[in-house]
Amino acid sequence: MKKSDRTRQDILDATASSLSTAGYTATTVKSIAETIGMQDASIYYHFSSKDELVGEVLDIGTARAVTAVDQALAELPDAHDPREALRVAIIAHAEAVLGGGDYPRANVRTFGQLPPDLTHRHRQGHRNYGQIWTQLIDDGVESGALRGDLNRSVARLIIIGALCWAIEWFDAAEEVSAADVGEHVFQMVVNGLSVGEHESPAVSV
Amino acid sequence: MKKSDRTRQDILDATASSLSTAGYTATTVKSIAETIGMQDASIYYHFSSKDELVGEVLDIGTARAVTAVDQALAELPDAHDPREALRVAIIAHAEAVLGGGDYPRANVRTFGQLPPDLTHRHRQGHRNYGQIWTQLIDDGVESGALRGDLNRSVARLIIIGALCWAIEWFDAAEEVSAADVGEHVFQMVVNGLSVGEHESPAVSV
DNA sequence: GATTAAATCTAGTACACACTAGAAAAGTCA
DNA sequence: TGACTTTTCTAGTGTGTACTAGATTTAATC
Repeated sequence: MKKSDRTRQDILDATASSLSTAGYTATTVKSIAETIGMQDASIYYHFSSKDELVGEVLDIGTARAVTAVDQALAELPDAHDPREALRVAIIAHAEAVLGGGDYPRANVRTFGQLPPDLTHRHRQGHRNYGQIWTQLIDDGVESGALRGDLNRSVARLIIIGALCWAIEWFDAAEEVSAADVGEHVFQMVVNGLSVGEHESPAVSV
Repeated sequence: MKKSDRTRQDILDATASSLSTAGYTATTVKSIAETIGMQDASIYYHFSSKDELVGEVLDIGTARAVTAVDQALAELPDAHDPREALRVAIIAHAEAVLGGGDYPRANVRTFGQLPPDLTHRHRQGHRNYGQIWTQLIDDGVESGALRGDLNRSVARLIIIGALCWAIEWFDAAEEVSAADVGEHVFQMVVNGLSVGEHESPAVSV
């Protein structure tokens, strides 16, 4: 039972890596097999289809992102500014998707490239993830820290969108880190670009 | 010379429509031909390859988005707040990509799904487009209206990203319009979500 | 060491895809 | 109408894909 588990993990890792860089279509069963030094047919001993394999990778990716954000929020002091919670969550997301492993990256990267079945499965995971953000924004508005005159659902999607799209241009080799991107999103979306009474901006890259 | 031009246009339109909803891979030469009631082979009388056809659609999409933003900016009064320029540009972009025709939508939607050659061509167009936004932000910072402590390039990419990702969730059937989305992005990114001294927020959906 | 089970391979199928060659049809204009 | 050009079609090729069947090897167990 040992060998199988390890090979299975290798297949998942190779798939996540390929999805995150090459996308869904260019990730072929053959290319996955080649990466780990197998024949393509051998993959089917471990997974019944390409889409089952891809689906499992996506599920892992969602789970990791959720865990990263949950964990960051759990480390906050009991009494905290709702804005700080938003900041922590944004940075955790940025680090998970941009700096983290291949799984969350695969998740975001292949969004919009998947066949209908997988899109559906994917969307369900995203819906759960969205719940976390809805809660954060609701808390902020209800405590009076955040404006209540904007559509909260739209606001949530804009924040997540800014973060997700970053995967298209973010380059780990550049001097801007994943956390920097998160900090920028927070500064813009919460404090705004407009010149005003912002207490000591935290970033200046 | 008439018939050919018209058929050519039909092919381009069908391709833009398919790209904007189904994506690059699912947009096959055969499906395009079927949409306009032709045989797939006939497409090759008008275009030498699928990618040449797709490339032309993408070029048109970029051009339309650029035109929309340029035009909106041109209609501003001579002396205007740089923030207002940003607002007008953001809303014009949102309307072009979300509410506009299939071409700009195809452009954004297929980003990240294209084969290397097309990606390269695509990126060049996006670079030119980015120039407009760089200018807008530079103007704002230099006039003192926008904060100068953030990385301007990152700020630009975050704004464009929030707008581009909206295509993944925006639904024209819902009560939130494309312009509403633009207004939300502006409000968040320029004024910020934080409660403060914002003069009469313009949107409340 | 023999027997069984697990894991991988070889060799193939069927299908969808972009694309080609040349015949047929449709349109143009004297 | 007839000669010519433009446009479309029929019929195919070659390639890459996911996936299958059955033989073969590797590992585990008694």
